[in-house]
Amino acid sequence: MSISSAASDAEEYETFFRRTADPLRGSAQKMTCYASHSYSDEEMEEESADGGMKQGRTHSRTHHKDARQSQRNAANARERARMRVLSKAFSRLKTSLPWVPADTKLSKLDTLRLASSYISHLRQLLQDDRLENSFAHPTWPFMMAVRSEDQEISATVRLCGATA
DNA sequence: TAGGCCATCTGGTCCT
DNA sequence: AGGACCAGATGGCCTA
Repeated sequence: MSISSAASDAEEYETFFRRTADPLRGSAQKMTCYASHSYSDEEMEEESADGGMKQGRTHSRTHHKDARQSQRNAANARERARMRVLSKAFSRLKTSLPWVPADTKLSKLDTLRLASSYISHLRQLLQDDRLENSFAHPTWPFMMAVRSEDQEISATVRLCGATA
């Protein structure tokens, strides 16, 4: 997971949201009963209690109701998009874990835990490496830029070998 | 069938 | 005011 991939997540979110400007179009397979009653019981009661109200006021009320409903739907669509980005980020994080086969079923919590321990492991490797080489290294994140790709790969291979 | 996980909805809070 | 973020609630799916 890199800065650039994080940026692409944000982009993805932008494009997705533009695509789903129509709040109901974005809803995936999990549309539940919620959408049909987004008003509280009190509001419903209030709505039915004043049946003798003049037509104009009733009309403006229903208009207000519609406005709120569509605002809610839009918010729901944004939330879905946001969570989708989050899920994609999780699966990307999962694929960046070297000892996890692509088809492994891993929960978000597991992914987080494994990533955390992987980071600890890499940190340990870097620390050992620094002890071996007496010359000065710039500190992180600059250190990552100057490390050769070979070194990173060999570290990954060592890690895979150790844990597989 | 219970429990874990996930996607979604929703209302509240914070930020721009 | 509107959007982003968050946490709680809920229902569906899957597996032991």
